[in-house]
Parts: sequence; C-alpha cells; structure tokens
Amino acid sequence: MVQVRLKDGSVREYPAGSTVLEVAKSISQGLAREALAGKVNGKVVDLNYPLQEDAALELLTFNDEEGCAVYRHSSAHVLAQAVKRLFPEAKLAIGPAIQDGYYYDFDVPQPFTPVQLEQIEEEMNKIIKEDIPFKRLEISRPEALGRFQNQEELYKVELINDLPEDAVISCYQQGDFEDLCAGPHVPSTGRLKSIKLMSIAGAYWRGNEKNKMLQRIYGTSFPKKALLDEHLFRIEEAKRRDHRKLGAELDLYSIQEEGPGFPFFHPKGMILRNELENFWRLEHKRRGYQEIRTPVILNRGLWEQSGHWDHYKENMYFTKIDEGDYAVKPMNCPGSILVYRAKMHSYRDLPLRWGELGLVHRHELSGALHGLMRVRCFTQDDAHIFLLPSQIKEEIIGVIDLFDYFYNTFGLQYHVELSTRPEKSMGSDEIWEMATNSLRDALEAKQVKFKINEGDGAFYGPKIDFHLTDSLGRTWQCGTIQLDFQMPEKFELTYVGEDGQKHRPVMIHRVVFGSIERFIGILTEHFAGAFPVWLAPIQVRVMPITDKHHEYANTVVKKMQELDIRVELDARNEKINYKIREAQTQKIPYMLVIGDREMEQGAVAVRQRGKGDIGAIQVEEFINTVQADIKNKTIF
RNA sequence: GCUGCUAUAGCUCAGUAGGUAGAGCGUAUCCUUGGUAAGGAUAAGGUCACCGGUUCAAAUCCGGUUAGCAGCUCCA
Repeated sequence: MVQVRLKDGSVREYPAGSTVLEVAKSISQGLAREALAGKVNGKVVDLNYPLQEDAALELLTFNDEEGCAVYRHSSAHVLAQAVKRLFPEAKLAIGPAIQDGYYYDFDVPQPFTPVQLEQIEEEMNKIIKEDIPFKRLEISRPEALGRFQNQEELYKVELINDLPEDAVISCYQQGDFEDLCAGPHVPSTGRLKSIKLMSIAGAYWRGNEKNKMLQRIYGTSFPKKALLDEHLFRIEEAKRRDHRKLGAELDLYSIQEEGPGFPFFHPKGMILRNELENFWRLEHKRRGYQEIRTPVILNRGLWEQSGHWDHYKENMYFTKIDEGDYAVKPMNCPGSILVYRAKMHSYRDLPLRWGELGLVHRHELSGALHGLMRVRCFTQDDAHIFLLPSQIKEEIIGVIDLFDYFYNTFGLQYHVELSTRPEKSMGSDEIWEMATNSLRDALEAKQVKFKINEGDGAFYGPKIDFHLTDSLGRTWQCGTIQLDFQMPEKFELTYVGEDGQKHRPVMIHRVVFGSIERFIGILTEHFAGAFPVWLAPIQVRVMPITDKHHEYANTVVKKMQELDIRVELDARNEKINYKIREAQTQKIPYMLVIGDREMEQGAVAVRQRGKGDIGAIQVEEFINTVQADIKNKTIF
C-alpha cells in the first residue's frame, strides 16, 4: 500500500502501482472525468502514471494552469498528426502550449494556405473522433536518435542531441504518429473537444533569424464549445477595443511617418496624460516623495560608469556636442544618482524618495513598434529611493501599498511575480540572497501571493513585477520594484551614519504606471475608450434642442466651466438624435439635453453613458453628481 | 532587424485586360427648429505613399525606399 496525500491535506491509502486516474476515480467520478493529468510531488505526470511509493498528489483539470497546458500540448500533437497525415513530407520542429492555445512549427516546401488550414482542422477533428490513446515510451538516447533519423525528422535529432546527459528521453505515440516529447499528455485524443486553428505565420527554427524559416500554425482548444466561443468573442472584442483604433477615433494621439515610434499627443490625449500625472503627483506627495527632473542628454562618461554603455548600447541614441560624445537617456537612474551626489547626506535624511516623470528614448526594432504599447520614447513614472539597508522591508511595503492603491483606482486586478538572480549579473551571492529575501519578506508581510520567476531579475538586482489584468482578462506588466546594490557601488554613493563614517546606501527603482504612454493604451483598451469621468477628455456635453435654448444652455455651460468641469456646448444646427449619436460614439460620460421643459425649470435632462436617459434634475444637483464622480474617481 | 502582406479624399473602402479616379461617412454652405443613436439639398476635397524603370501611355506592371499590419526576437 502507498499513502497518498491529497490537495485538501487528507491522506488515503492505495495499493502500490495504482494510477493517478484510479485515485481520481476513488475521489469522485466528476473529478475523474475532468482530470487531465496529475501532479506527483510537484511533477506533472500522465493519468496512467503508477504510484509506487508514498506521494503528494494533485489532480489537474483544465482550470489549472498546468492542466490547461497539458490539454493544449496534446492538441498540438493532434495538429502535428493531422499535418503528417495530409502532408507526409512535412518535418516536425516543436509544438508547445502557449498562453491562449498552442502552436506547432513545420518545415514544409510551400507555406500553408487558409484552405489547407481548414483541411488540417477537419483532420484533427477526425483524429479526436478516433479517440486514439497517447502512449508514453521511455527510450535510450541511441534508440531515440535512431528512431528519428529513420523518420528523417532532423529537427528532432537536433533536439535530442541538445538534451542534457542525464535527461530521460521519452516519446509519445498516438496510433501511427510519434513525437519526441517529455509529456505528459491527456490519456487519448478523444479527451479533446473544441479545437480551432487560428493562423499561420513564419517563425525561425529556434527563434534565430539565421536559421531556416518554418511555418507555424497557431491553434487553440477548450473542453467545451462555449469556452471556445467565449475565447473567439474576446478576440473580436479586443479588436474593437484596440487602442490604435480608438486612439484615432477619440482623437487622443497619432503616430506619423515623420516619427515612427514617437507618438504625438493631441489635446484630448493630453487631458488624459495630465490627469494621470496630477493623480500621480498628489499620491506621491502624500507618501513622502519629492519630485526631480533630470536632463535628457548626458555625456558618455556617465553612461560608461553606469554600465549602460556596455550593456545597453544597442538600444541607445547618441549625439555629439562640441566634439564630446553624448547619449539620450534610456533610463532615469543615472540622472537621479547625480542629484544624490550633488550633496552630502546624513542617515537622518534617508529614505529619500525622488520621483521623476522622465522622458526616455530607446531604440526598439522597427518590427516591434505597436501603437502606444511599444514606442521609442516614453515617460516613465519613475522613482528612486535611497535608503539604509535596514529600511528595505518597510520601504518595499510602502511601495506595494502605493501600487495597490493605484491599480484599484482603475479597477485593474493584478498578480505579482518575484524575479531572482539571472545568469548574467553583477554582485556577490550574499548580496543577492539578502536582496531577494528582503523582497520576499515584504511580500509575505503584506500577505501578497506571488509567483517566483527564477533567473528573471535585472542584472543589478532582483525585482517584483506587477502584472495587471484588464477587462478582457489580458495581462500587462506595468509596475516593477527593483532592488539595487550595484549602482550605489559604481557611483560610490554614501551617507554619513551615526558613527560619523561614510556608508553605502541601497537604491530602489520603481515605476507604477510603467510608461504613461503604455498605461494610456492599456486604459483605453480596458475601458474600451469609455473613460471614467475624472479621466474623460470631455466630461459633459450640453445639447440644446433648438437655437431658442442656446442662451440658457450657455449659462449651464458657463457654470460648469467655472468649476473646472470639462464641458462642451453642441450648438450645431442638428437634430437632437444626431447630437446624441455623436456624443455616444465619442463615449462622453454625460449628455445634457436642454429644451423648453428644462429651460422653464432651471433643469437639465441627463443622459448617462451606458444607462441612457435618466431623467431631468436641477442644474446644481447635476453639478454635484459630476463633481462627486470626479472626486471619487467613479467607474461606469 | 528578419519573413510575409498592405499603402487610392480627413476616415472606411470600391475601381481599372495599362488610356491621368468613385461611394459612404466627415467638412462647408443653404433649407429644415427637430425631445434621447444618422432630416434634406448643393459644394469643396486626391500628383492614387515616395523614388526610379518598362511603355506611345503607369494609380494599375517591375525594382527600390518609407511607413503600417501579422508573426519571430525583445521589452516599460
């Protein structure tokens, strides 16, 4: 008998050799039906994996990230099998599960056509109907090499050769199809329900442009058709909300041929920006930050000292001034450090929290540019905090609180990831350990759940990343908190301690919005252009029914203008329906219709975005409502 | 940057076996004074992205450049 500890903490006994599926069945039929794979002592395995000794077991369904990945990965194998059936000459490369589905790369003489894509999808559905079992085979390296060489699957041979010495090499077979694969997989192809192939794209073998370009087929799959439909709907919805489209329609910004990747902000986009910045300044002031501003162009020596000249050159822009080499700043930290160095600091002054809305320029590949999300110049809502090592935990907690407050204000959910030391990095192990532990301690003290990203930290220190989830469930990395022991060292920063001696301060780099430009893009898509009143470029539009009502409408407008409400009068010679339609497409939160009735009673007829006509109220009462929306940052 | 695709009016798009362009929306003017998502008429507006080639003739065919889109790579 073996003892199996389940997710709920209970321990059950099973005969040795019982499979994961058998355990699932013993718990409930429903679970057995839903289970896609198991997780034994933290390792994801097939459902028919036999339990030979005591273990902790978790059953994975589509709702678990890992279960979902197994499902998609099995889908990719079905895709490959379908392609091999229809195009036997196709060579297999790799086919992993990804965020919203899976892909498989093939080496074929001709790119796939959309018609062929449909045929492949049909074939996949056939394979699913055939309900072919997935069989796991563990084989030796020579056997694996032999097998795939025979099949002339040279990409697979290359993969096998690159596997580490001690790797267990496994193969999965489903009927006549066989693929090199670590697994695990669902028990049989029939477990897959709704599959769909999404697109075809070129992709280089191993992502390297020097290698051959392969044909990549993207697909997705779900255990229920309703889930697939929902996914497809989300894609359509994302197109409708695309900030590039809405940015033009709402006249927020433009990008012109004269400046690829350098956005132009129009008056309405500037209102958004300024509101975000006002909010940012106020909240930072409240939390003990001061604001600084450092130059955009600084000399070569500085960038050599900071390490950017060596590590970041390809992304930087350069210029010459009076024979001297200068660079346009790609980051704000060196500037902030120079401000710190401008005078002596006592331990009594720390922590020093210096915010900077700094415009940075980075050379991004032309193919990477994307609306406001990926640009060549952007404003980081940066801050550098100089502190004593003993203040780290408390200070990080303060930053986490600030981030939480910001994201909640926009109705954005988030999750947190802690990134640890990467291979290429500076500094001693002790320092890294201590820095990483401080970040972890702060997260734990705040009881924030987090995921660990091994080896994904910055070269100068570990970091905490905040990933926002927007209204469509997409995630965006925005905020980041980075702990840095290297820059203070390189620039020989000091403070005078209690003992009268010089000591090295620690630095925290952090951004909340990340980039104001990108954040505007995210907000545009999150709200589908229907910004909350406090951000809306036009908050109220007043629409008189005929020109008899213009005078009264004007007094209403004036009243609001005096209170800094962003109000517009639509005095055009158009029917009320027409004016409403336009205000609606412009996503203006409040429309005020003014006719005889309102004029007589000193009232306005209010139409609220998303709700429609909500009736007439007195002007003063309406003004109070709007002001409350602005003050409370109400979202509707 | 690489691969593929695209570029016609402010916007969305049609068009031509190669013979110098068209719609809807928007804009302007006039008529209409209309109560919760498009009232009517008239007009203006384009070196068909840019440079070069083929041709009697190029917006149309070919090459290059630039920009955009999708993917790869990378990231705030």
